[in-house]
Amino acid sequence: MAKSIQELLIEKSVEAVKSLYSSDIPASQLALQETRKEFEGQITLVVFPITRFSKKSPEVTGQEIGAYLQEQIPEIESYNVIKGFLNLSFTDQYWIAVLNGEIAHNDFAVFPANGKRLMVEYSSPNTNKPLHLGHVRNNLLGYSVAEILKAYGYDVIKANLVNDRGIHICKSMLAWQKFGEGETPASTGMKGDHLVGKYYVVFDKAYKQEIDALKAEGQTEEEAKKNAPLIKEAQAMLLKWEAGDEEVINLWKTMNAWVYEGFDQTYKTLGVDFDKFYYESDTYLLGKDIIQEGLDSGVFYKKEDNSVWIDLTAEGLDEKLVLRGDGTSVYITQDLGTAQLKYDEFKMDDSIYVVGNEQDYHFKVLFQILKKLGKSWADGLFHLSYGMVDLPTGKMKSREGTVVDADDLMQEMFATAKTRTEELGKTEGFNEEEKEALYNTIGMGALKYFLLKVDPKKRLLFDPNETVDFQGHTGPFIQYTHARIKSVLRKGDFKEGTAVQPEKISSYERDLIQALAGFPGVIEASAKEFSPAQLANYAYEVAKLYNKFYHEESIIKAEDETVRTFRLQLSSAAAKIIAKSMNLLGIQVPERM
RNA sequence: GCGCUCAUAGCUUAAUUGGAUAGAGCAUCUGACUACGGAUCAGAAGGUUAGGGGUUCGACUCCCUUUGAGCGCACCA
Repeated sequence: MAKSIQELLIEKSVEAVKSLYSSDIPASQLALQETRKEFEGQITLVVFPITRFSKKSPEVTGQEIGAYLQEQIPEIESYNVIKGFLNLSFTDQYWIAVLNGEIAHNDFAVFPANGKRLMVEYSSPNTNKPLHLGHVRNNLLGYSVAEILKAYGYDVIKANLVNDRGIHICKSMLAWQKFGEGETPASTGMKGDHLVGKYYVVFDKAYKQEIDALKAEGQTEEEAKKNAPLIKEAQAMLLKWEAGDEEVINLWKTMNAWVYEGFDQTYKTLGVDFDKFYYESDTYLLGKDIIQEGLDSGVFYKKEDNSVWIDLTAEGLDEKLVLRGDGTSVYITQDLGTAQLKYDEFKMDDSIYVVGNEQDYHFKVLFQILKKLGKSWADGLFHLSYGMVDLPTGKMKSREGTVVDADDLMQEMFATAKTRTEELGKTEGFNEEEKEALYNTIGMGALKYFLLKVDPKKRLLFDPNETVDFQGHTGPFIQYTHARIKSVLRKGDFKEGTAVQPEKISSYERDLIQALAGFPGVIEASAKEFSPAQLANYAYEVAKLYNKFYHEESIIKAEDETVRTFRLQLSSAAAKIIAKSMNLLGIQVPERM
């Protein structure tokens, strides 16, 4: 990509300080920002940092730098200084050139491959119940971050570590065996993951009854929880599973297959995908090599009972167990092993774990251990921590049935989109199939935008009764703007590649061009922060500016042919950038709606 | 008890990483469809950025403190 005007301004400002005050100011101290609407100009240089070198008032310094810049950069038409802010105005010709040149250029916002490989691990479901709203946030975040990093030039691998074994899986299996009466997805018409999830709830109910019965016999809560026959059976089943018992393994395979079929469908509707699946049933024994490695190098130590520990108190963390006394793994042992496995397989420079913030401490410890073990790749590990999704009634609990199911939620969104669209009478000219596709596009657009526009680390309040909006700062607003632009382009009979140079442009056109020109910077910022929120808010800003422009300026009806073509050209660029932004968020934009 | 995170208009949120008068949307009120698409636009009202102190040219942002909320502190995953 060509050198941006921002880079040029910084460079020339450094030069100005050198020439006027014979001092070297580090470029990092200079800050540019968009000029606020109420002032004249488009780009503003903050002059306060320079006053240290000029030894003059902010106003005088601003004037002097402004004069220098105007002399050096012909595109600057005028400048003004207000309270230490140097506002620069660029000529119309400059902005027209930006649209015709940079933005129209094929390389615009296309980042070259940076030669780095990166893994994004996300989704990571348990196979004992269907996906819920929390998973939806995780999936959308992971997918979008992966797409943004891809666009930024990384070679990205999307990974999914499936938690397919353990006591919770046995609970579903046992309940199905005892109470299932041979039900299958085919026999019941239920989605496989929902069927298995149903038996997870069945187990929990029966288990609770047993606990109550034991408590009535005088046992304490804790004793009852341990002694209930069902939990003992489940534990026995887990042991059998680990021993490779054929019957248990077959049941496990059958029920997991049901779940995967269900997940595939949900993932497809969500529009997310993966390049690599890891299964915990394959990886749960990993990590012991690393334990030995750490013992040899003295990073770990053994206690009398043979358990292995690491002391992280110097790093402000705790002493942490990494292997049980009987030589079996704990959670972190597996994660150490899996991290090594992933690296051995892909040799990636960076690795992002999209996992909820309740595991912040776990990942701090995990990364710290890998650093202490001297893994060269440990510095590239990052935990993309996101806040829980809460309901107005409080936290979601799958065992208590207070979750918002992912499939149900998406169906509701489609239904709302349908109702809304029909109310507005927008279905003309669509056949049934197109209508369905449109409702899905709009419904998912609303849901995805709603979840992605907020900072990942913030916890999210989701009220299922107040269905996600379709007006204002929403996905459908942006989708609508795109559809409208496309309509204008069709009616205006615009051909891609046409470019004209009008004499002058309106402030609406200038604002829009300036916003479009900022697109590469937004991708870069989103990629560096691992946060789609900035990109989401940007897409909204552009759509909003286009709507203002649309209402204030005649496009197709413009009498001057040059002006008309220029406005169509600007519309086309806006549509492309909106579409690209939304695609990086995993949101489709319709041609018509 | 210890640790981590968060607190912005009635609600949902933004603020270019320390910059100008804290910006949007929803809801409320007012106005604009014989129109290139009204799922839109223009306007009004709504803020002591949880409270207090500090750092400096300048603080929603950094430091200290109080309050409130969430999460974590398993030889569970």
